[in-house]
Amino acid sequence: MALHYDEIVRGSLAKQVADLIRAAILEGRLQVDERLPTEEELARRFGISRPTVREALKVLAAQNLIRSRRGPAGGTFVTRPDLDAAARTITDAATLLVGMGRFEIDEIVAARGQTEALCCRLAARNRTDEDLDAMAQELSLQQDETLNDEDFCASDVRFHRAVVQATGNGPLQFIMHAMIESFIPITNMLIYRHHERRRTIGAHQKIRAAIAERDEDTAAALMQHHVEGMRAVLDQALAHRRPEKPGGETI
Amino acid sequence: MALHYDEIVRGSLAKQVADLIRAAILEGRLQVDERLPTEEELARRFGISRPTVREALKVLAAQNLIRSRRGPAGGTFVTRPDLDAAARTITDAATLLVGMGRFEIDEIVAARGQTEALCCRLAARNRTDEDLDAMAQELSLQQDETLNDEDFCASDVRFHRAVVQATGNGPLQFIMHAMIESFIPITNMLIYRHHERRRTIGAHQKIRAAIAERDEDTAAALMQHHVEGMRAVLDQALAHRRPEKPGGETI
DNA sequence: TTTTTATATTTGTCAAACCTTTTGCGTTTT
DNA sequence: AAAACGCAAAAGGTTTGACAAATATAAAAA
Repeated sequence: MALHYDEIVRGSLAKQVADLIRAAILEGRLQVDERLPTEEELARRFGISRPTVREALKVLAAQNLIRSRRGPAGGTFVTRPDLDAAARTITDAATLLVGMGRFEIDEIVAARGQTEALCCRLAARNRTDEDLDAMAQELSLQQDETLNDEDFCASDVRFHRAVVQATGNGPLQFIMHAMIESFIPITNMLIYRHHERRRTIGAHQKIRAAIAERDEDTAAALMQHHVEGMRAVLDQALAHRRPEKPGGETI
Repeated sequence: MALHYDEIVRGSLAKQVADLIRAAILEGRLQVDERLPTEEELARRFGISRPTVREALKVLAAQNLIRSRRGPAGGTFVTRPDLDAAARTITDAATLLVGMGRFEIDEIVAARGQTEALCCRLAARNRTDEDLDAMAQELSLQQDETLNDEDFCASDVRFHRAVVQATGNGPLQFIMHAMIESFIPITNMLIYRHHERRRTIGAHQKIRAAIAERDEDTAAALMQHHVEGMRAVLDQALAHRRPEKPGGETI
């Protein structure tokens, strides 16, 4: 009687149901925007209770696979895969890893320098005038001396995103989203005094100019130098900052 | 009386609670492996019912932020950010987008060609002997003529991952994981007849040799050519394959 | 001392109801 | 006839209270 006792129960009922519905969506048995049965009906069909069904649906909703609305025309619907939502998901995952110190600063800087340099090359090839305008808009914003640090950093992020956007490559934009959104905030935490800003803006301007001229090599070299140039000042800044354990009221 | 009407209610109670706990974890107010109060206690503190608390916890569990165990020493614990779990998350998100046809084949091939070529450069710089061994192991596996298509594809994926691994860069490995795991299955769906296999193996061998010699340029060029060479055969294969709507029993 | 048993604790599940939002229809009013 | 209003039904959102299952710890028995 040496049968396999695994696979008989793969976890909680909610997990099993979530897996079943997820599989149905991924395999196309549930079309986009199709409406699932009501929670009560699902509970009846799976032979479980409604709270358990709801736990399963919450998991799927957290993965951006379904959405729910109330009312007679409401219900649970299969969500069209959304680039922004997916990007947010991976950004959150990456941000968590970075925030918890799973990566070395050197690694992050190197990865950003290399991948963004690559994006510069492709941007120089494929950029449109609109892409250049988007970069120019952030550059003019960054000129504003009265901008506070937070807004300056946000504009910096948008500039780097504009470069990625200019590549015109969806999959690349997708993964670079995680790179930029999750790694830049760490690198931008303490720097940006006034003369730092001037240097950053100068680098951005030269990068944009090279992309405008479709000069791949120059654009890539500039970007890599720009990103990796932040390492020294970053090391110095982080050395001063000992993260004390926050004692705020917890849950 | 022109006040802002947003922010009054940000969503369901479960979502609000999930956001609160998530913020507590991300801000470090809840340490890794720290135990949260029991579900009953959380319900009391937030002034909501236990099923609602459970819905919130399920969302966080789906995001790999917490885990739960039963029993006296059980409870809900903050999960240490896990590279594999995070990689699986972003791979799932990317796979969904690819599977739903949100990206063009050309885009995918171009993105893979460029990024993997970049990885080849870094691999040539930083590879260890263990990395070369890992590639060699897959190569010898791929020589086996009796290997079925599924196993051959799996080995192919592992070879590409070995190249990424050889870069020694954690953040890069993280995002390339999504690239390789989610995009390769699509590209590998219909090809790999015998003479295709020989060509693939030959390319792999040359790539590994170039990485072994620390010849960046050659390795990168070989990889890019290898990946982008699949475009023609892929276009042809996909032209024959009209995805009919599966009529299997739905939920 | 080792093994077994009991017990307390905590998550997992269930059942039945009530609340809130949304929609659509029917009525009333203009 | 058209617009405004109001009501009722449908569906998700929430509550209450209970029971089931797992599991670590302590107690009891061998």
